[in-house]
Amino acid sequence: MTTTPDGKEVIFEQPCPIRDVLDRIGNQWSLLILEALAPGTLRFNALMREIGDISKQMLSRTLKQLEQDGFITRTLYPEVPPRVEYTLTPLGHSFLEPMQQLVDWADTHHHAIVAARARYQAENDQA
Amino acid sequence: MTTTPDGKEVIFEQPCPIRDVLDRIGNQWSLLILEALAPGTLRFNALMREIGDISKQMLSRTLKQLEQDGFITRTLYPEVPPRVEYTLTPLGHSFLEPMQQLVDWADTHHHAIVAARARYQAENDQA
DNA sequence: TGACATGGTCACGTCAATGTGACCACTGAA
DNA sequence: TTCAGTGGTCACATTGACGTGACCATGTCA
Repeated sequence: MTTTPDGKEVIFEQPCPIRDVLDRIGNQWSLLILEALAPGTLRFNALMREIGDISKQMLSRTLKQLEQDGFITRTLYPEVPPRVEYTLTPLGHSFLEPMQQLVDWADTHHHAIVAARARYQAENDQA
Repeated sequence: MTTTPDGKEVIFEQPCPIRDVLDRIGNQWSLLILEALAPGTLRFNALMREIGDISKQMLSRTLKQLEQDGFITRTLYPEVPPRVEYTLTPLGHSFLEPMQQLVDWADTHHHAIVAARARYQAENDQA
């Protein structure tokens, strides 16, 4: 992402698709939001309560990115007070499938990673 | 990661395994290095040439992290000039399997993401 | 004598990601 | 009248990721 001389934002296609995806999903909140939306539609403040320790700012920004990339849709009901609903798109749902494999792998092998770190540290402490 | 009063580094287990994994793999170089090592063992400078635009600094740092987490092993042969070989561990290999699913998903759906961005931008340009 | 290759480390600067708190427009309830 | 809730935005500070270039010890080759 960069800007043209007139100040508009231009989003360039990354050369490598997986980099593109990891850049979005690798951040602190995207995955949490997608998984919170997996069971169904939620409103802004409901998402905040669901996730717990996210600020309005970060929730708003991250939702905008996810909407931009087509993972979720944002629906504004012009009532008073306004109601805004966020829902996973089919693209968003389809993404969660391979992602779930990775989550499962992480759950399964997390102990091995922690053990490796402990071993590494033990080896380098004696020095 | 934080430090104890005596200055030693302590690596805490993340509460959420997938966060832990994404924090490591989400960075710019880890995945590239793992995939470069997938076919077999490589030496430091061979890795640099393979990846192309990585600096010594970042390669060294990232390799150290990956070794720490048990994804790769580092073998030093005390010859002159020294020879250092990096190899995927079974853990590293097993990680690449679910990761490959995600890479495939990214390849398949990348066009949809790019299209969604274009659509989003078009909708917000008229405003 | 000096250049070169190996596998790094160190000091430093930059930039994007993230967090904090204030503010906003609207309206129904107390 | 004032307070709370809804769904945000804005300005600011901090932190960590990342990049650049210098430097190092060793030995071999020219």
